[in-house]
Amino acid sequence: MTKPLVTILDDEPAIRTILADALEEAGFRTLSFSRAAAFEAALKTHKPDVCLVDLGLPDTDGLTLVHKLALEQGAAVIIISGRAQVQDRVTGLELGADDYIIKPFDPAEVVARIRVRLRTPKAATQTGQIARFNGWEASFDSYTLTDEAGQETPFSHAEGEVLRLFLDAPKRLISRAQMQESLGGGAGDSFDRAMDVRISRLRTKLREDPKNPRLIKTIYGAGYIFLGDVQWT
Amino acid sequence: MTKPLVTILDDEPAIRTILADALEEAGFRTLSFSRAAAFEAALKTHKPDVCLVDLGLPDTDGLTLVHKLALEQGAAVIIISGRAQVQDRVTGLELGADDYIIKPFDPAEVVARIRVRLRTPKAATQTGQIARFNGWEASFDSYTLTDEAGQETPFSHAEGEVLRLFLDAPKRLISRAQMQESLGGGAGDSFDRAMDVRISRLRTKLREDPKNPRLIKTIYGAGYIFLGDVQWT
DNA sequence: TCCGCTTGTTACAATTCGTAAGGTTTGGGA
DNA sequence: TCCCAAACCTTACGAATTGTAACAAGCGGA
Repeated sequence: MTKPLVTILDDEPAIRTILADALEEAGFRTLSFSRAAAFEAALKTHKPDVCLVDLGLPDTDGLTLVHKLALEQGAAVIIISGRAQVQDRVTGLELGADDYIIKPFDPAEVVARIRVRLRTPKAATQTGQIARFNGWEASFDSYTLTDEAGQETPFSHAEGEVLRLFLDAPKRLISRAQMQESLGGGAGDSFDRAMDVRISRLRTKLREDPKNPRLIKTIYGAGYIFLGDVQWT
Repeated sequence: MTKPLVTILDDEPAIRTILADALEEAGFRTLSFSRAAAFEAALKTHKPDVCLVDLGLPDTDGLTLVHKLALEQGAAVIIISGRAQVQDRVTGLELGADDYIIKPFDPAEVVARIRVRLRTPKAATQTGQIARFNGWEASFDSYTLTDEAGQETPFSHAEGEVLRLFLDAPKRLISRAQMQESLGGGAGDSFDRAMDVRISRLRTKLREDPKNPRLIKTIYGAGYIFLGDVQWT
């Protein structure tokens, strides 16, 4: 279904939580950061559709960051700031921001303004979403996996949901509970089995050795870890 | 390079003056109106780049006007309103406005926000009547598809509706619901089949391999994705 | 009126994906 | 070490979704 990806950059944990909850509720995928350094590192591997940026971060000048983002990324940039002076807003917008929201904000308005940005072609859900990892190439446009030899294997919507979850959080433990939530399945033992099957099918397409999986590793009693070196382009 | 044209629609003369002065100072051409009727009449002869619209006009429902403007797609629409409720803003943005500025406003910010809109021009898709994609050429003048060898295949109105929908949103998921809405079909299981058939016929004309479609891809449970690299001329 | 084209409808084939059932692995305890 | 229960994997099956061929209704032109 290709949900749009929105990044949140703010040093206040409470604000990150509020935004992330509201955005996921509204049907977006989110990635949260408290520091510009971590955010910029993540941009090397992810390609967001919209970036929410707080000015006044401790480890960088927000405006410089905004300017850089606007120039380099295809993403729309929305500033969320406590600085309410008109002059701040004008320079923020001039430096390349697509919108400027003042704290305190209402999450519903943030969602609405993000949707507006996604409507216009600039950030309209980035096409050509391709992730590369360990010789594989996964295209979420054509729903195909391509191996090093160029051989294509289509993957289904359900498999894609799982794959995307992994590709968005490589080398991190993903608990079954998290997975259930992201995949929108009702809780219960029966959906547990359904997830197993999804993962099993995905493993088959990735040609994993059942005895010795290299990419999707099971952590008994805890969840899964995806071990690929992921790069989104 | 001519100056961008901005229209101002507000029933308070003082506001019109302030805005017009600030905008012309900033290098825009402006047209001011106090009534929606006059504004809509002017649209027949002028093609503004940005429209500033006040809600709460005496002779029309502002939101309806905004919606109509947004659909006709030429210009960016910015609402300027005294109604400060979050809900007002959200519905305004949802109905198609590109920005929402609350009175009282600072003219400098209005100018900045207009400039942002001009930076990312809206797609002017409706002018092009010929689309090229992956060796094909689709003409909506003559309702024909032409392949690389120059061989023509006519397509019908119903097929054209589907094709246009795809060509306007390439590489994006189009849900069945969206499609039904755009194609004006009543909901219901029977129309669902009708849509399948339309798409099936279009696929035949595009010589898609049923086992492995390259252009119109089905996402089970979600909708369709058109994978061509589209260029309108 | 007849003919051909378009388009919706019906019926059935094909695909996807959750569910059930049985097998395998894991890790702790005897 | 062996045993066992819980956790996890895989296969097969069936309900839901989607594809397509065949038919019928509607329309316009000769």
